[in-house]
Amino acid sequence: MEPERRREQILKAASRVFAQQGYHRASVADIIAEAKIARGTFYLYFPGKREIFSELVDVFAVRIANCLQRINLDQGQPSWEDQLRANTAKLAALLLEETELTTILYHHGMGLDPEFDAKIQEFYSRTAAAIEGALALGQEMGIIRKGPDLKLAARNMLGSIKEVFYYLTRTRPKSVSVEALVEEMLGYHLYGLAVPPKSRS
Amino acid sequence: MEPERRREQILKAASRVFAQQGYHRASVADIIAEAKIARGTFYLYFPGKREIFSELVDVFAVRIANCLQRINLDQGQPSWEDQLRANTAKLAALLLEETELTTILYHHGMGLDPEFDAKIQEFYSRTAAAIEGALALGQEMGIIRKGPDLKLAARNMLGSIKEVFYYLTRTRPKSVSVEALVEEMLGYHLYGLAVPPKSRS
Amino acid sequence: MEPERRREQILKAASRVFAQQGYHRASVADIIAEAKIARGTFYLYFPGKREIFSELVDVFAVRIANCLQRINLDQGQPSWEDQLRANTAKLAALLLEETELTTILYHHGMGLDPEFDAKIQEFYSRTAAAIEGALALGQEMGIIRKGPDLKLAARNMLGSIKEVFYYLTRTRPKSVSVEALVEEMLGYHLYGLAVPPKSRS
Amino acid sequence: MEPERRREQILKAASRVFAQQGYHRASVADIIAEAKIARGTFYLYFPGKREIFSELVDVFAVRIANCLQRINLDQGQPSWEDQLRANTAKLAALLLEETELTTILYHHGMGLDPEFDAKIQEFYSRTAAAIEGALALGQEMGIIRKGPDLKLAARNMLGSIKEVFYYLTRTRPKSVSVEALVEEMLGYHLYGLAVPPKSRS
DNA sequence: GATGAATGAGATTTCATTCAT
DNA sequence: AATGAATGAAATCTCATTCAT
Repeated sequence: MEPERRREQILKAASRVFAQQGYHRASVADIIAEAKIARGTFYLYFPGKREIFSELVDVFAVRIANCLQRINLDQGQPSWEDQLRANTAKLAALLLEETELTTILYHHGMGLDPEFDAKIQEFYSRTAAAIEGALALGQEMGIIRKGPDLKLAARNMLGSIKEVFYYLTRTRPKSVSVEALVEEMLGYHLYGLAVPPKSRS
Repeated sequence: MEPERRREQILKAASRVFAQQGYHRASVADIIAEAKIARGTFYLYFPGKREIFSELVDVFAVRIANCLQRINLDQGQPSWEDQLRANTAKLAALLLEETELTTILYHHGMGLDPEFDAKIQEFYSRTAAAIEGALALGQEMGIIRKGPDLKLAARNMLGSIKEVFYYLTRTRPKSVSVEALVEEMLGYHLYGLAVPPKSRS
Repeated sequence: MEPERRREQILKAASRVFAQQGYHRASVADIIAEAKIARGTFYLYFPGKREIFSELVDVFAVRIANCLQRINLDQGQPSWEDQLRANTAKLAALLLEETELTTILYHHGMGLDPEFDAKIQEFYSRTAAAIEGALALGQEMGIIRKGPDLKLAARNMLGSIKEVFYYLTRTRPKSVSVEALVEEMLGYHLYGLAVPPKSRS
Repeated sequence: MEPERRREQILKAASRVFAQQGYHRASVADIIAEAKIARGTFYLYFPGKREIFSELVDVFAVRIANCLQRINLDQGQPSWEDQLRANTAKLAALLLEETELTTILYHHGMGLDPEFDAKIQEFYSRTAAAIEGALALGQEMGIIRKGPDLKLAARNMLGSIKEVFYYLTRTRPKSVSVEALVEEMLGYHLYGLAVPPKSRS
């Protein structure tokens, strides 16, 4: 088999194994069994278990980051809301598509070694910072309230997203349309759960 | 030393070690070094590494569950909002106090073996269900909007809480008052981030 | 068993195994089989195969170096010849006693990794330098000829010693008395093989 | 490429690699990289790593043996001394020319497997026996002293030669003339290092 | 003739747990 | 109650060799 495809095959097998068992419970033996290759073949393509795991996570982190385009308020660009909606939709589509990788990143992504943990923390920190930046822009636009601590708000939003998509990934409701999900999420974070004050009276 | 206190000493040491290194990186050698006991002594008090970890998590899970009292709408009880506020405050106080256990539960709590993972999932599912129940009551009271999918809303809230407290645990801003934090969280989840419609016009 | 004795036991077993099979052919499995201990026990006492080998060689190198006392021409000391004879006798006694270590050092001591090889080369270089120094003193005393290149002479002598003792170690002629051997060696290096010119005529 | 030259190319590459790294540290990967051939090609020309190493050593051993012509006392032949000198000169020229092979034979030649080790021992034993034979002839001629044990003397000489040429190979003093070296060596072994008795008085 | 992807036996090392003292 | 030396199953990784193309 051509190296390129063999590499992909092994990565895919590893993705399945790690998603199911987590990093520590998974052994290289499991991966090569899943990929139906010999032990040595694995080490022909990857330096070791840690590295193939790291590659899966790194590549996926980049794909996620690519979903989250920096919001641009220049003229001729879509509105702040539409850009936010587009980002959310792309992210949702990716996470729901790649359920294995979502599981790996959210669930099994830590506890390897200090450097790797730091890398993941760093990824989430950058994501939180991006969210915070977007919210600050929203404040400038008069769309986002001035009250909330934006650092905390960004973590709130990040945590919600992590939990919700991990939850959806586990309970696989095939029926969920990405569009409806996006509206649900945006509605939650923008308007909260309370009945709006004006409607109450 | 009396058995009871020795047990506590070992649990505390294990808590420190697991919080710092995570389940897999932590070794029994680390725990006994931290507790300053001999190897055999450890096994006099606990059946093994898995079990002491499990005990730490289980006990903490119960303490968390105890923070979250079922909301009671009977006459003579505090209002729905006050009960929600009280629950949140108790939870916040606990999680900020027990930073090691918070780290362990949130960060290192998975990847041991299928049963243990299932137990943790179960804990979060029960917590999400409790939140969902509280929200349903809020809907009955006319406080919570009818629109949102409450299962998803509960997960949103759960994810936020996990992420925010883990974040606070790592970045330890001593200055944060529990009261302010509770208001921030409730404000986020009840009212969202958007400028309220009435204020916009 | 007390750690001290267990350590000695493992060192002795390793010495036998390395002498018989050489570093590369010997496996840790061989050593633990010889020592009749479990796999883990080995690693309780030594960091690994390389390190136990290194310790055997290092300790033996020190014992050898201790045989070769710097020659001292101060008054009241034995004569140059007697000091040389004493050094040679001590060395011969050690090498014939420790046949396993002699085999290891001479025969299997190289090819591990660059640093280890360098260490052994260094040991031999220091030994050659010591011999050279002794010969230079002999020249001052008028005992050693002025003609020969002393660096080369030292290597000649070093090579002879290595080969002869390795040879004796393999062919174990129990009958060889150390005294006779020392005289034979000194005779060789001091007077050579040729019939002395004066006797020829 | 014609098979014959390809074979030589691989042998030369292997010689460089083995000389530098020794048998065990050198991998087939190193050899094919040095020879710039594919992995499979190597196995078209040689049965394996052991065998190519063996061939290098065997061929070199024959070349060495060819330097050491049996000393012939028949009439019309050069004198015993001249034959000895000629043998030594040929050997010195060869060893100084083929520094890689000298290194391999002396330094990395053992520890493969029992048969190979035995073969090398055998080679040295035959060489020692040849030296012993030459010395015995020298005794008959009245040139060599009667005292020394000739077996030991042969080993002394053999060890000297091994060490000196290995030493010269490592420290590559380009200036050394073969002639001077031969005289130095013969002088050492025939006359030793001591000031001759007649000169002392 | 040449290639290089694939193989798998075998080596090292770790660490949770046991048990004699 | 406490100790800590001993255990061995299980995991990772290497590399000489094979073989389909």
